[in-house]
Amino acid sequence: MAIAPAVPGSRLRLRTPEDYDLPRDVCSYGYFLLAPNDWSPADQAFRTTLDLTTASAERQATTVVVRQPSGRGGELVCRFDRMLDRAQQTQARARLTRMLRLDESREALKAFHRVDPRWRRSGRGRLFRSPTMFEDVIKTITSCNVAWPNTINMNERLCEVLGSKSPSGFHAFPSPAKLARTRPGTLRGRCRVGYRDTRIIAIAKLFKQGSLSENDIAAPSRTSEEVYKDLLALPGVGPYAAANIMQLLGRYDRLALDTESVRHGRSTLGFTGEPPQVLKMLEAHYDAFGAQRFRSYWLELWDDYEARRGPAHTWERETTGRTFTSVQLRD
DNA sequence: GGTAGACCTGGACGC
DNA sequence: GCGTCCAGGTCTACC
Repeated sequence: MAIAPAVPGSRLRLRTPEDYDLPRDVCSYGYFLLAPNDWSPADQAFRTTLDLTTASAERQATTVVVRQPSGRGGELVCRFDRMLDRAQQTQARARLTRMLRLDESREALKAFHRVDPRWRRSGRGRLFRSPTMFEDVIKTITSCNVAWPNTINMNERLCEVLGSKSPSGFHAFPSPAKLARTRPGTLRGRCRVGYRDTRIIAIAKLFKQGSLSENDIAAPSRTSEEVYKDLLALPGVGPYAAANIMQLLGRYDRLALDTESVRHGRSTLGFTGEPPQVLKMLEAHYDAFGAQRFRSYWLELWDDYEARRGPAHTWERETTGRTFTSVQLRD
């Protein structure tokens, strides 16, 4: 990909935790391969497009390229394709911090590595996510009941059809307001989301109205059980999706188990039996990792993908990025 | 509480 | 090129 923005604009510097490693920490969860995100293996740089609001309440899409010139622990240099005002700079910092998990300190990771020392040497533990909870929820819904290449297609189309365009010509992920006023037929016909159309619109309306927000649903005072129950009540969100959204919110005490998990249980852990039995074995197996169980499970699975396909920071979105899952490997 | 079938897309496969 | 089958998680109706 052409990673550099075609149009010059603002430049921001972001401080990182002392062990932060951009290639390792971006290429740690499949969403780094979903539009509007892109990773350049050649440049070891991350590009995305954000929808930011100016001080005068105007929405503008801007494409940003993030690099870590001095390597692990060094600051991130973010080049945008338009000049950002102060309000936009504040939003951009907050959104990049969320995506890249810059707010997860080295001490927080050490707590995980004490529970599961297998990842201490590599330093793994930060899992990439979206700039907003809304985008994480919609991306999770587009990953349900489909093969991974179809999830890639849905996110590309959502951005191309409904996302604002940056000066460089890339599209941001559509906002809750935009999706809330989109007709089901448009989502189904042009974005190819199928029966997810009305569920996506219903969730967009909840975010737009403010009746669903990350601050409220995931407040630190709330128990994981409370968060899980609230997520399960959302249209299109079942046990898998709710557990996955929880890990994206930074709560790792539930396993998001799907057919990939069953394959992993059989092929790597040697479990046998029908899927329900294998799922029970997986729950029992990862019980030992307590509040960190999802991360232990996920890094094991990710490690397996990388053993087969090479380090994720070498994957091209259009080739390995489409075919790294077990179902693709099996085929 | 457990189970069966519909939902929808895209890819594989057979003809 | 066309038709059929299948995988994938959620939801609803039914027992």
